Amino acid sequence: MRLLIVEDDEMLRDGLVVGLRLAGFTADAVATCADADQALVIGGFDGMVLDLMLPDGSGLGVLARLRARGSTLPVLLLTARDRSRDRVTGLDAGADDYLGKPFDLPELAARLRAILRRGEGRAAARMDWNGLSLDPARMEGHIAGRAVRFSRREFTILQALMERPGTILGKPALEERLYGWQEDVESNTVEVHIHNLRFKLGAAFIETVRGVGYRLAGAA
Amino acid sequence: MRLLIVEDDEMLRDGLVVGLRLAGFTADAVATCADADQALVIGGFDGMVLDLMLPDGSGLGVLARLRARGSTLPVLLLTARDRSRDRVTGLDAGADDYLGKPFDLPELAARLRAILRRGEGRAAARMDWNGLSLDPARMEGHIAGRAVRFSRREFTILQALMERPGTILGKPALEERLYGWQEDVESNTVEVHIHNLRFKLGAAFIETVRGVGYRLAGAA
DNA sequence: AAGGTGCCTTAAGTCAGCCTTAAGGGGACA
DNA sequence: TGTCCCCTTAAGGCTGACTTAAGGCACCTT
Repeated sequence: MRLLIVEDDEMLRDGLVVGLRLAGFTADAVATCADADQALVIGGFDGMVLDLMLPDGSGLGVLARLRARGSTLPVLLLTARDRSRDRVTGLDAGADDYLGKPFDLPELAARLRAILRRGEGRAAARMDWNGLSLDPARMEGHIAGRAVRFSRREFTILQALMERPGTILGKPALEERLYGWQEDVESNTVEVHIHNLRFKLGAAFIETVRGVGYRLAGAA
Repeated sequence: MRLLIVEDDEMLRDGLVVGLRLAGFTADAVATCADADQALVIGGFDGMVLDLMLPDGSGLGVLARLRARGSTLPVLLLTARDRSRDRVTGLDAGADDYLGKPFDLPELAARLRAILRRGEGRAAARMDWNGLSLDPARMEGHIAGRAVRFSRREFTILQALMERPGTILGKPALEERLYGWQEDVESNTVEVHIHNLRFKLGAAFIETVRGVGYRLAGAA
């Protein structure tokens, strides 16, 4: 699995290269949009990790040009923490996933494996649990033969839960996933979204672990 | 999540304790290197916030001694604003992150969550003893092919016992694990939780050492 | 440009379950 | 046999979660 890493911060770039190699990938790195474009034209990559803030422009440009050439190469965006707008824009521009900085290397590796699998067409991106089939690309799911649509926040929470069925995710962890790292939400947003998810999926689908967090029910 | 805060400035220390508790942590505080060393030997912490400038030496010494004992405890350094040299030294000495003073409390909390999560991934190990398999991520266990679920307090006590099978833990030690030290519980809470644990796991699983404490049975 | 629509957040009231407290009985060690 | 501990049980309190509703904001429509 050969990856192209596009990141201008030298320390972070080197860290990514080393870390992803340890995780079993082959990683090449460039620091600018221009170099990225050139590397992509030459090709041979199975996926790309793309920073948005680059010295000679936005990574979105690189992504747009790539897609304009008809490529379906799996792309994971690295976004600054407060720029949630960028994430939406990025997904619209054809990214397969995004991750806020700073991030956890194991999580990055896991997500990369996920989108790479998708690229291979080996396994659908679909996640299944307890009769719910989730389609990340369309941000919707099917349960009991009926299509269910989710809002962005709802979907983010549900996806986080479905990535590790049965494991407990605390409210802080879910908030971290919803917002970047340090936007403080002095409220019960997560509770409300959980409530709305239950309304759509059935009350028993998500289980509460009092004082700890939430998890998908049905784990033996 | 129980934190040790090492900070000599009283006002800042109290602020940290209160703020971090509001952020959902359990926080205990000391003011000197000597007290920090002692607290760390006793253990039971999930992370540490460590000031570098302390009345009886540098926090780096505390960190060095901690790592010398083989601990991988997540540590976040508080450094004076422009002492970037300290930061590098600190990271070399085995710190997981650093933050310059003055800092933003929400940011501190976010970074703590980050390094703590990293620590969890490291220690996501399942624990096994006498047929009980304990899964921290799910806060549940399996014994005799049957799933057993625990409340938060029950799980905390059981986990403490299973970290050192056969070792005797006194009631004060267990209470310390449940609450920080400083909060006082004038009661037999631990006894009640032990009782409930025995109900779930079988009476013989946890053994009473009269006048001393509890331990997992089956140890030589 | 104005209005509408949907989503997200905030806030307040209600509810449920865990945790604590307390009190009485039973077992171990001297 | 007496005295501590510890066990057991049950009741109340309190934290945390659920529910509902209203306001704000962005985006889309007209």
